[in-house]
Amino acid sequence: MDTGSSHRHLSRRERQIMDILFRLGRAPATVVQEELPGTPSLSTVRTQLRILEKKGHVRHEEQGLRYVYRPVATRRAARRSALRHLVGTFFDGSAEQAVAALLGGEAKHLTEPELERIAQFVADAKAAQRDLGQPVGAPHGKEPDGNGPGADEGKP
Amino acid sequence: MDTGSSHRHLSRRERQIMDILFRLGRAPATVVQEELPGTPSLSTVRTQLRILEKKGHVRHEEQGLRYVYRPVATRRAARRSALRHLVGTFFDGSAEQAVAALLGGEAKHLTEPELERIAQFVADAKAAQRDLGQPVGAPHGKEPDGNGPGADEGKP
DNA sequence: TCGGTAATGTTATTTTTATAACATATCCGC
DNA sequence: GCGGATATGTTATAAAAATAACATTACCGA
Repeated sequence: MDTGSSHRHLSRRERQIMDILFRLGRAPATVVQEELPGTPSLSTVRTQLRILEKKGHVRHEEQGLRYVYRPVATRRAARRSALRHLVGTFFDGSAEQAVAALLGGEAKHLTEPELERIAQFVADAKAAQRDLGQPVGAPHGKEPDGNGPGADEGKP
Repeated sequence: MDTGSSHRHLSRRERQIMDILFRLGRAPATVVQEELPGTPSLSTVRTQLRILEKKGHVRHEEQGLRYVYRPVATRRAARRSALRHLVGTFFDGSAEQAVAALLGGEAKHLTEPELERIAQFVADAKAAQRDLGQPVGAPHGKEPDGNGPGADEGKP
């Protein structure tokens, strides 16, 4: 049941930091500091980032003088794991229930065009369901993929 | 941005325990112990439960001799908070993207009848969108609600 | 009722986490 | 090149969390 590398094993602060990095894609210590609740000192944040790096959860790249940190795991993988855990914990393992909750506005209300696109997703999923194994290609415009808002996977 | 009582402030073990309780609805310390990774002693688990209770996150009811613990927050509220956080962290705040990921099988593959019902949800949501403010009543059969798998809210 | 069993309550200890001071190095403008 | 600003590296300390031993209480059956 455990994906192995999940957030569940991280400490409180570590998770908070990882969440920030997954949200932003990548960030220097100063930004992480700003985003963290409780106003920890920069020194503190840097220490934690270094520990996270030693543990293999983040890595840094030197951008000019400063370090910019990013998660090691892809956003997609982390998302997948988080989604599974959430569905398992709060929706009895039922993705359907989770979708229903989202559509019901439990996270944020959906606009009409969004609903329109989702209807298309459903149609696609049905199609994929029918001819099992036959990939659907890319029938809809916007794959919810990528590795973060501004987070390029490779090097720029 | 912070709902206030979220899991984000809990320690690692505390979160693990809360997750178990949200998943199961309610459980005695022995069960929580079994579900926890790392085989902590029963004494340890009970101590943590008592701390969680003191902090107001869980409460217990005496069932005959033993204590059965359950979360104080409703499953719905916790779910909502978790969903928001997840969407914010991994989907750029877009519920649409989250739905797409679920439909795409990132959590678990959906069956055809499930997809059928979801299509209905979408239709309902669209309807609700059109006449804003006008509640849709309960057009579809299965509200993803309740307070847990076997967790009755009141007494059995 | 006496003793064993199965709870819970209390308290202590170890380990981990969170925090930050202090030292060192690098760039940049003057 | 010098001084300040801005980084990073190292190491220490305080606080919190995780763990569990030990004590106590309540039930239950022989």
